[in-house]
Amino acid sequence: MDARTKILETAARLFATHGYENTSLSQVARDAAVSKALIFWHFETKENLFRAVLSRTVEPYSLDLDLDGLSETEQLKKLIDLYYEFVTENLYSVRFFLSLFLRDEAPQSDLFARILELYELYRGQLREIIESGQKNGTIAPQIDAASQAGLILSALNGILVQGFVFAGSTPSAEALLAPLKAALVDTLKIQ
Amino acid sequence: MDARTKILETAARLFATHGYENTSLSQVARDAAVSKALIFWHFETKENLFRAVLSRTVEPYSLDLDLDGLSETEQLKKLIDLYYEFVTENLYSVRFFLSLFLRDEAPQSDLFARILELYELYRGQLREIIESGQKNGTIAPQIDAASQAGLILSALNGILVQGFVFAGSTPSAEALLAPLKAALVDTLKIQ
DNA sequence: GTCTATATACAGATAGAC
DNA sequence: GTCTATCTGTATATAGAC
Repeated sequence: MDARTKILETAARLFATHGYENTSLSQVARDAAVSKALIFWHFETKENLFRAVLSRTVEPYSLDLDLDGLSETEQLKKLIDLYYEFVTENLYSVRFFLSLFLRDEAPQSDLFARILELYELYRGQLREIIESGQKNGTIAPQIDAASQAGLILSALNGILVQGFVFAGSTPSAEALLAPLKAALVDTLKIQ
Repeated sequence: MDARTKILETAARLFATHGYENTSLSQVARDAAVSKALIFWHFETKENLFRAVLSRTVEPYSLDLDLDGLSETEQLKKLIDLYYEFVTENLYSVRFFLSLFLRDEAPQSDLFARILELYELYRGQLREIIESGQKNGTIAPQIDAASQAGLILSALNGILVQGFVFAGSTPSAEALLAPLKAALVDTLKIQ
């Protein structure tokens, strides 16, 4: 692996673990086994390095769906599973981004706009599926699709955050997925 | 106000806004209009100051319930409202504590143990109410009380976190409370 | 209790050899 | 591209006057 990549990977790990301000370039240099000067040669400033790291981190973020042949409630459940998988597969970075948002350290940039956009896209999908089910009579019409989509997503986020914070003590995140589907998806069905 | 208190309040605000590492004692001294040396005279180290700040912050955290004369589902809804009120009233510190947990910056201390304890206490309450309702036949017996309590709490946390991150864009936190109660409490009732 | 002045360490960043 | 040596600022912390 070339030095530039080594720096990026090391910085990604340290930023995600300790945050931006709490990670020194001396530490990145030490862990990556290069000189500090080399970091500046490649990235010019610490902030540029940070942006490069974020860029690489977000790059694989995507949402591609294959919901063919499923009923609306099955589609919703599939989306819930996909979201859960996505977060667990990107645990460190999701956790990191969340902490950036919480501390208002998220720079206003295309990257963060893209993350929010992806999130909105996901919520929009949930909503459309519910509305589609209401049109063809498989989902109760009195439900407010936007609220229900927001609620499902909030519950999912809450489960994941709870997993971040209380690793072990509370019911595990995975164990709450089934009750989530039962309470927030199955109850939508028209019997 | 005496200088010590002034330092504590200033530090509390800065720590909560910028985090521990990102807040310098020079800045605390400047904002509190005292010398840096005075901070050290009162608190000896930066970390001690931090602990003192956390201590003062958590001190008013408590949970006192008055659920007399309410049905089980009404009790659950009341608890949801109380939790929501508690978090919104302590928005900055809750947000701060969450970011500490996310970054593994939470020192293992009585304070953090107390926060987790309070949280467990709340979840235990939800669970007991559900079990009580199952015993007297007002809540469906096939529900797993522990899971349902965890799910309600997760959904609540998710709603609040969503409020932290997306102030404005998504459905407001408050708007999701009613759907939450409808989906996770009212559906428990035996018709 | 509160201050000014200072010690010491380490941060981000640059200069210049190779 | 990569290094060593160094600059400059600022961090935590201390010494000692008042």
